[in-house]
Amino acid sequence: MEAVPAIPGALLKWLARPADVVAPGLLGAQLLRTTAEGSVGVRITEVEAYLGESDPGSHAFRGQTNRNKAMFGPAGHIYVYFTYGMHHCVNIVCGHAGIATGVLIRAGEVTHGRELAYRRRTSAKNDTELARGPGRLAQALGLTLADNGRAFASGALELRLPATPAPAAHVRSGPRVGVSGEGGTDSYPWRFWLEGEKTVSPYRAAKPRRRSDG
DNA sequence: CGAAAGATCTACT
DNA sequence: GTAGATCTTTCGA
Repeated sequence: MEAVPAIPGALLKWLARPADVVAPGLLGAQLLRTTAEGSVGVRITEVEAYLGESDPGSHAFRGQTNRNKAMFGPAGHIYVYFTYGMHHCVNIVCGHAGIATGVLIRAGEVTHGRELAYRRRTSAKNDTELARGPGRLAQALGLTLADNGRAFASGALELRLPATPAPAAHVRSGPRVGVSGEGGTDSYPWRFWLEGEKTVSPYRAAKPRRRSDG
């Protein structure tokens, strides 16, 4: 019986802060996912912070539900949710148990296991499209609802922080993508990305969707 | 039970 | 670059 490795203490401590503080530090970090199929790793280029129950853009805004309970857990885990009937999105849970703060990983550059990533992302025409966007990134890494609540505790899922933080001049911030009705929070720059990266998803203002009969 | 969902794909200009 | 269709889960009533 193998012992389950604990979440590295330094990483846990680093993550146990509000998401808007953690988020810019995740730029340039490596996220690695290993399954029986192999390993895929991405270098994170774009993130968004979600600040918890007081944040109207957060899934946690209306309190804890069965879906978002992973966000209410301790730092060092991922919160994976399914949306639009097709896509998975990955968040890194920050803060402390009971505080629903986390960072949505919006985009990255595939740096390891490119071949496997292409097999999972059959529609990708080039390396840039492998993990450009939160749904694509989750698919490239092979993360699904089955991985909701998974810890950075074993070789199956690892987070490696950059040796040196991204230089401030290289980090940009702005309003979040696809979050409508933010009210007074729309002026908060809770989206962070690395300037000049091809893998950063293009900004799209939140638009009301019409049903197909309309 | 009905409506909405942290987006992506494909087709067309 | 822009526009429209898409699917299943999840939540609240």
